[in-house]
This record gives sequence, C-alpha cells and structure tokens, in this order.
Amino acid sequence: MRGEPNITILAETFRLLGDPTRLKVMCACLEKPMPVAEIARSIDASPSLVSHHLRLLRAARLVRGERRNRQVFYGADDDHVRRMLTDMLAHADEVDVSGDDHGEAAPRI
Amino acid sequence: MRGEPNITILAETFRLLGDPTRLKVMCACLEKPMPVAEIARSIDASPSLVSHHLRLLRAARLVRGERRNRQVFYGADDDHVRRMLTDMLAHADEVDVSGDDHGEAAPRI
DNA sequence: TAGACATTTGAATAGCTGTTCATGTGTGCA
DNA sequence: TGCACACATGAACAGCTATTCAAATGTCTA
Repeated sequence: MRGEPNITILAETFRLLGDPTRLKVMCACLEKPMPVAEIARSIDASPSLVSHHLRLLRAARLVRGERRNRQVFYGADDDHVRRMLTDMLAHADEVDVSGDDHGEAAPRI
Repeated sequence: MRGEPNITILAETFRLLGDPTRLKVMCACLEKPMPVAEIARSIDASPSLVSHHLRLLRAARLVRGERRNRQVFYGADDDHVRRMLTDMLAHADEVDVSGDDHGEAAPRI
C-alpha cells in the first residue's frame, strides 16, 4: 500500500543521518538534551557547524530544541526517533561483533 | 566502548541508503533476489544506473550478487541487513500513521 | 545600558555525487 | 563462429552540500 512517499521520507531521513558529523550530533543528544556548545565540544566541531546541522535535523523533526535561559537544549524529537536510532546503533554493534574489515568488499561475481 | 568506528560505518550505511534511487534498488531486492533488469524496470530506472548503485551497495556489503546464466540476481547480503531495513521500513510506516505533513517543520524556538 | 555569552544566520567555496551516454565484458543460442 | 542479450564500467557534467568565516540576534549580568 502506497509504498512511495514512505521511501522518499525514509531516504531523506537516511540522507540526514548519512553525514558523520550530523550523526554524531544526533547521537550526542540522544539520551538527554544537550546545549549546542556542549554538543560541539563533545564531537569536536565548531558551534556554528553544529548549529547548521541542528537546523536540518530540526526541519526533519529528528531533534527538538528548547531554550533554557541562554542555552538551547537539543534532544531527540520523540521516543520514536530515539528508539529508531538506538536500534540502528545496536545493529551496527552486532555487525561489528560479526567481524569484517569493511575495507571495500571483493566484487567477484 | 570504541563508539567511534561504529559511527563511521553506520554513517556510511545511512549515506548509501540516503539516495532515493538506491533505497528503491535495495527495497526491490529485499525479499528475494532479483535480476538487474527487473530491478531497473520495477523502479523505473536505467539498467546502467541500477548497476552503478548496486556496485556501491555491494562494496558496503548491503547486497550480494549471484550469477545465474545470463542474469545476475541481487539480494540483501544477509539476514541482518534484511532485518535492519525491514525494521526501518516499519518505523517509517509508524511515523506515517502518526500523520504529519512533513513539509518543513516550524523552526520556532 | 554596556558588554559578554550562546546560538543563529548568510555568503562563499571546495569537494563530492547521481545521472547519462558510450563502450566494454561475459554468456548463451542458432 | 556470430549475434543478441544482460550487465558492468568509464568518463564527463550539473547540481548539491559540508565546512568555514564573519556578522547578527537574542539573553543574562554588572
């Protein structure tokens, strides 16, 4: 049923999470909301860059920002997003355990 | 522990799935292996383009190709990949049910 | 209010990437 | 062997995007 718009939305979500810096930003504030500067420090990026990425993540409803005095705390937009990413991180761990070098697979057909 | 290489690998996976055409290719051969031409037909893309995308997906061990006479059948590389994507598709459906327009969220802070 | 802090925004740019077109490679059939 | 099918590959290009730097906005405190 209507498997089209979902693909588009899903691809857009994947695309946003497909940038290492942006994924780190997302992970940094997954468990509990964090102010921009602390996210920036924790992933070793400039506040400006982090802010740029947060804007995109916000527009896609992946994160939500809440102002507390001077700082803006960003966190996962909802439990659904949090669970989704947590699952994927777990998957990645499983893959890591199964152990492959991940240095470009042999294309032999 | 070592939460760094995982992020990189996960981001790379997300990046690959972040292109609509490539995601469609992936989905087209998720359940059972499909020859290139049929994948191309099913998603309305040129065989050449599909082949290009399959090469990237193959290099990341997301799909696996097996030759049967003239055709090469592509399918999910393993059950892990299949489950991962199936889960994400389910997530996307859930989101769809919860119903939002997804037309650029209001950035009000 | 002046000034420092925290975040956002805009412009500019270098680098990447999806797509197309043309060509190459491999496989089976007459 | 020659031809047609199925797929892979390479080059080339237009369009996008992550990053940086500079400047603006908003917020609290002295």
